[in-house]
Amino acid sequence: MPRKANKKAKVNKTKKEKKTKPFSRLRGMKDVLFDDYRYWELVIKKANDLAKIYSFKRIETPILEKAELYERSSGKTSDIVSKEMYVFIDKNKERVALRPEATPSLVRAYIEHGMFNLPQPVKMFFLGPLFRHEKPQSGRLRQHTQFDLEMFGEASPVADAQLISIAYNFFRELQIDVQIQINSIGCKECRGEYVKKLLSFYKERGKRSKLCKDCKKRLTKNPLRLLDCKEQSCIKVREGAPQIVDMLCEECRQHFIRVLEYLDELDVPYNLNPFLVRGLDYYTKTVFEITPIIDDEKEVKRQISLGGGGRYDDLVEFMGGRPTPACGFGIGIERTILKIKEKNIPLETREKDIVFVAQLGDQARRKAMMLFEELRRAGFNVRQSFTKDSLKQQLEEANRIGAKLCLILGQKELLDETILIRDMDSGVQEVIDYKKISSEIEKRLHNEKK
RNA sequence: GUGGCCAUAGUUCAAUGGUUAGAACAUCGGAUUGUGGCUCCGAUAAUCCGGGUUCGAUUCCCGGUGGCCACCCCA
Repeated sequence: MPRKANKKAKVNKTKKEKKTKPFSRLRGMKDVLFDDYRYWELVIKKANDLAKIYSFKRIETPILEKAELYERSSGKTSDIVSKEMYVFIDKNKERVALRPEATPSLVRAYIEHGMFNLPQPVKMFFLGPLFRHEKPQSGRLRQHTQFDLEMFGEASPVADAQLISIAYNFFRELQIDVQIQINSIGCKECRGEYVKKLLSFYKERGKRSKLCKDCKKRLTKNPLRLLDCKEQSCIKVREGAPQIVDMLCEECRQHFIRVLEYLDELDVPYNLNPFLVRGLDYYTKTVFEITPIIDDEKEVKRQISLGGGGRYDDLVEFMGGRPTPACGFGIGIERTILKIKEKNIPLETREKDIVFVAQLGDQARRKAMMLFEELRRAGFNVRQSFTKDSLKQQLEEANRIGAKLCLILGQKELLDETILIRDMDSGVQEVIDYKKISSEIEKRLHNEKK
């Protein structure tokens, strides 16, 4: 009986308070709000500048592609494709995917637009969102943004080294300390030899039983990935395993050595990591990852990578193009911003020389709106809030945005053909001739700079 | 995908099995109808969702959702 009464009360309550439920974002998706966007501008500017200097041209490709594109290029067994890709059937019953990485689309574009007819190498710059259905945490989103550079039609180790050096400079110039992890996984031929040897190593007595579940699968599906398993028991088994750098064919060995030599000369610090193999099928020869250098030793283990890439000499042909050597890398914008925030690197200070135009009364407002346009065209950094009626609110706004000067136009000034000019720092204001506005502003801004 | 911790105004944080869930910052209004910053006064604004235990749940329990962290993997 009392319970019933309670339920009734509850129903009434919910009826009374029933509001439309506010919508919320999808999990793992982030809005970039005003303050955050200042970091984006900083990072994107750096990306743009570097790309331009090194002659990479921007390209944009659709976010939606055939699912098969990624299955073929990145490999059906790769984690990105098998576990994380957003795949669905569209209205034409086509299997489509939200792009989980940039390279396959860029390879597709290179082939589809016959870019082998352009002067080689073709250097591309990509900046856009990628989608992976991961379990989100900080630095891991379901939609993230990558800055990608890819170079097609260049087999020289100079290309590898240059890309790595660009990536390195990107971070260094944003004042983020990073380290390059680098390895070579050889070409079809020498990797084939190596995998055979690796497998025979793992077939030695009792080793298989010590491996984790995933590694047992890797034995048949993707043996190279045995090398970078983080499972303790697997790491133990791995000791004494043959290393691929020792088994590279002459061409691959020379290539790798030269990449390292160039890096030495460019003063790019790197760390040879024989266990770095990366999770995508298409890599050949050079592979690398960029990780932050962390002061706190306890944290060393959980360093997330800020970027990665490598060479993929067989992919263009494999995807139906002419044989074309290529290499590239991607950098995570959100993770980069996270690092910048961690380091408390100060952002650029407030805008300079803001002139605020304030008005009182409708007549004055009309004239002020015209004045605003004139000043804007004359190149002044003007601001306004013409929707506000009270002068108090307008000055408040001027103060908030850090205006240097405020022009005040009211009925009185309208009749006298004058205007008030107020210095926002000192609070001193003067009546000046309306016709002399420009020169008076100029004078005051100029004085300030001295 | 697996495991751990968590969920209160816009934000950061309080409090409580029982009258009205409290503060700071932010926002809006006023003190000041033609003058911002400082001050004072006031207002708006929250217990994630669903179920259970209970006379009574925001508090305890279960489930969901979301967040953080670790792992897997990656940017």
